[in-house]
Amino acid sequence: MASALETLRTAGLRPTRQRLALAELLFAFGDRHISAEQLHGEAAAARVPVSLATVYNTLNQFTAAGLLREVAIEGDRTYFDTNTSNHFHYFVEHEKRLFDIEMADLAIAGLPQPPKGLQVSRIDVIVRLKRDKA
Amino acid sequence: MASALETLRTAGLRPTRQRLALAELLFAFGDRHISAEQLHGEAAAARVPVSLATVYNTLNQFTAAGLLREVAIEGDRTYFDTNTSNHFHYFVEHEKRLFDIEMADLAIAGLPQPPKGLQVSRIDVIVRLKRDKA
DNA sequence: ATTTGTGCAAATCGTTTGCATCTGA
DNA sequence: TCAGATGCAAACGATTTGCACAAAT
Repeated sequence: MASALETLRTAGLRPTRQRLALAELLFAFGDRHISAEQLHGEAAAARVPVSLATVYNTLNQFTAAGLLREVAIEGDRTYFDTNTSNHFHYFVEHEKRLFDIEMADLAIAGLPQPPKGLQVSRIDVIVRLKRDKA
Repeated sequence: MASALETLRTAGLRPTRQRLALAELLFAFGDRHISAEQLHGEAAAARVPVSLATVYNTLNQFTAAGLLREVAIEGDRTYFDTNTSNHFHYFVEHEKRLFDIEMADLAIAGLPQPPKGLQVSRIDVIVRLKRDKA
């Protein structure tokens, strides 16, 4: 795993105090699914004063740079995923919790040819889970 | 296809003027993917004065009653789908346009057993399309 | 008559932006 | 130095809600 500093350099982003701190929080612990609000909270807890606006800006910049990926969950919050490789998600509806499905486990078959002039950019799969009634 | 009136009765919703009109617009033309704003516009065009708040309330009620389904597209707008059966979607990113993938075409294999205490509620698949570079 | 729905405007919530001030190269 | 970054507060757009009025049973 590259250091936060290298990661930022490679992405062409200036390694500022707050970007370094946020990168550290995001990438130090393996795959994470996090919202801006949560990350802002973590930064505060880590005694790194960052404004919420900067957290948003930073998350968007990281996403544009390919360091993060947005996850499409309907509703209010936007989730960012530190795992940018091809993989799918479970979403626990009553907890609003998101976690990975190992890509190897899952395959999609029979996808028709996309319409002329269009190509597949990405496939998002969200398996929504609810409490077992049993 | 049941009449808008029957549909509402079955769903246990009072068939008011505006609910009837909205149901008519939603279900008269086969499968649709529509936002609250759009529906509000159509109602206005059809000379049915409905407030935007009522459109939102109605869409949510219809969804709760199982007449509609929300489609998970990240970002601002929420889309409602009049097709509540199991099916997947294409999303044209640069046009923000949404359309169905015929369910028959697509299969998901190798889905692991969900964690204990949870069951699959629904599977959302969104195939994102972008302009062909060719 | 009672319950439920509607409209409006104000409130909320997540997110973005303008602008003056700082900071890294 | 000086482009680029940050912080704050104000702006924003989609959605929700409180409340007085109207309509359905």
